[in-house]
Amino acid sequence: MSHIIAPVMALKPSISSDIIRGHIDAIVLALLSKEDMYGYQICKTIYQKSQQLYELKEATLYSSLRRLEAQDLITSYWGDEVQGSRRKYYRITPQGREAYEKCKADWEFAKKVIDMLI
Amino acid sequence: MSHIIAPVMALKPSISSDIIRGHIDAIVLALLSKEDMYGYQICKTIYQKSQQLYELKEATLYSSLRRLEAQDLITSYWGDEVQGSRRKYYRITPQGREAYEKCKADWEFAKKVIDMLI
DNA sequence: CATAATACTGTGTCTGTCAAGGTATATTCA
DNA sequence: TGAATATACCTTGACAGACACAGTATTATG
Repeated sequence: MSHIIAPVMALKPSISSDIIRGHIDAIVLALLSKEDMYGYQICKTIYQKSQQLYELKEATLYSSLRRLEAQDLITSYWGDEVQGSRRKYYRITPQGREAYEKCKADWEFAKKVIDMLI
Repeated sequence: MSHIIAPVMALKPSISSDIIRGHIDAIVLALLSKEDMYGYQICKTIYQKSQQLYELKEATLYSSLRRLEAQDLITSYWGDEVQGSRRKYYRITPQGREAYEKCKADWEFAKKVIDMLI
């Protein structure tokens, strides 16, 4: 993870760990607010929904899920797969929905302020 | 520094360390691209320009300045104050200007992607 | 003359991201 | 058949940025 500002050579914009930081939980809550999902599925869905522009790393997702569950913003349960790998599903809680609304408001706010300054 | 999602009670949006992270250098470069400035002035200017919505902490600013100088994106020189506290001025370099353009592009890119996902 | 504002700096802590590694099952295809 | 790939989960440890806290020195204010 390099925090050094990329050299000018690299013209293609990118999403650094530092820029995405603080948005992972909101992104996960956003998906779970639509339907229950399992971890691997969350990663793949984010990749698709971002039009292949952003790939959430598995380690990052699982640490986010652990954090959200500890805060009671999501709960989890094992799926009943008869074949294939077992799947652990996550469901958003009512508090999770409220936190998600707060995250969205914070994002709109941050966008406004950063746009003022950049 | 709490990374816990704020309780719903706190309705007022806020800019967390994690959301601002990765934008500090860009904000500093933005100011210096207009004119040379000294540290304390940078802090105060950001506070004003953000309409009192964001206050850059001094420790954060100085670590950013050290980082930017180490990357040759800015240079510094002592002002010639005959009275008052000494002031250390910072000036953006040509590489700094290019890096700033990259930062802006990255920000526009990140905004787009996060909006897709949140 | 105490307090606040200006102006700079250093040290140490905290936290989220993620690289790297691991396990196990299912599918593909040469 | 068996090697490779995709699916699906998990852990550990390192790293770097933000910033709380502490400290120094000067000037203005009431």
